[in-house]
Amino acid sequence: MHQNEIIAFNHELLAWFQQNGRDLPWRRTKNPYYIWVSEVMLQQTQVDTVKPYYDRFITDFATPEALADAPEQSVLKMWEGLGYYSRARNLQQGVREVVEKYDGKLPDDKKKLLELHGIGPYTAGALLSIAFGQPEPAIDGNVMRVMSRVFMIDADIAKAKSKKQFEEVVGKLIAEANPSAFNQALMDLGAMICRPKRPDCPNCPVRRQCKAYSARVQEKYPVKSRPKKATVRCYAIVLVQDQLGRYLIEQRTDSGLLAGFWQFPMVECETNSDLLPAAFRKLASVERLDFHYIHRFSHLVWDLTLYRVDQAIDLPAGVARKWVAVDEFERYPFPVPHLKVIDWLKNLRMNT
DNA sequence: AACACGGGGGC
DNA sequence: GCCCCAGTGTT
Repeated sequence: MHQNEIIAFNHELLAWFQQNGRDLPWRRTKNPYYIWVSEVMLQQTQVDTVKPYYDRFITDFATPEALADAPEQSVLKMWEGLGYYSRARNLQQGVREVVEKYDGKLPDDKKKLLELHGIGPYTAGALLSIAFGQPEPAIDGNVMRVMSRVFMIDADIAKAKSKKQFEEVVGKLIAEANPSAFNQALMDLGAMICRPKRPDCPNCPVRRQCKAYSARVQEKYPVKSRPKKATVRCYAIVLVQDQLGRYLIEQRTDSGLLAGFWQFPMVECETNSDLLPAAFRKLASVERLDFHYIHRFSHLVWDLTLYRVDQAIDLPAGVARKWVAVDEFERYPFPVPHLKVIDWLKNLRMNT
């Protein structure tokens, strides 16, 4: 792209953004900590999903010190349902580092930002441009899609090494005068116009600079290889009550999938089998309940069936467990599939 | 470089 | 159903 085209691209993009850019809660603040929170929540998560979480989060954890001092469980509870919970743990760890090392003030230095836990190339670029006005690219899937079309870049955006190409082109394009608006304009363009399917090219402010549009091949971009298929795991979810009517729940380990979350005990079953789980076979009373739920993670599928048993079955040792009343579930972070179980239980109670 | 890591929404 | 999404940490 020639210099005059670069200037035109910037001009058209920023003019469009001024007219059509979204009014988002985290665009109404200059507080780098709030912008940081929003950027972490927005990783792999869409704007409309994030909004209510963001509002609650900055209300309850209004300062870096407040988040640093909070129990991890309360942070996970706040993040409950948003997914990718390591983001929440990493954010809190990063914030604790900022409180320790930088007196609670986010550094405006790329190297220092990248040293913080939970801040990678994207978030560092977003913070440097949006919070600190520095001309740094912030390359995400959105920006890669836009640039793959504008420049007809054939690199597979699913591959890590492809990002370098996109950094280079954005680095040449980025508006030195207003990098914050530039990066956010690209994000809005990607979300509103340059969508994955059926991009709205006739309304695109930079269609005249877009190679794919000129060649009418915009739907061929971006090039992205398919991820491998998710594996399926079958579980029995165990409902067991004590004499006070409380339910047994357990805490997942502090690493791996849904680390630190609470759940009803889960026993893995044979896949594609109607056989009762082996752990249940010697019990006097086992009732299969009218609750079956398929939960899809990106890399894994849970096939869940709910059972009520009359006594605690043999469960693995070394796991934290508690008897908890239905009214007290809200104190604990649960993964969504187990929130569905809680909903089911509450409906059951209402109808009986 | 590949993999692990959640959940919701669009069509 | 399948694909998408404002990525980072670990190995």
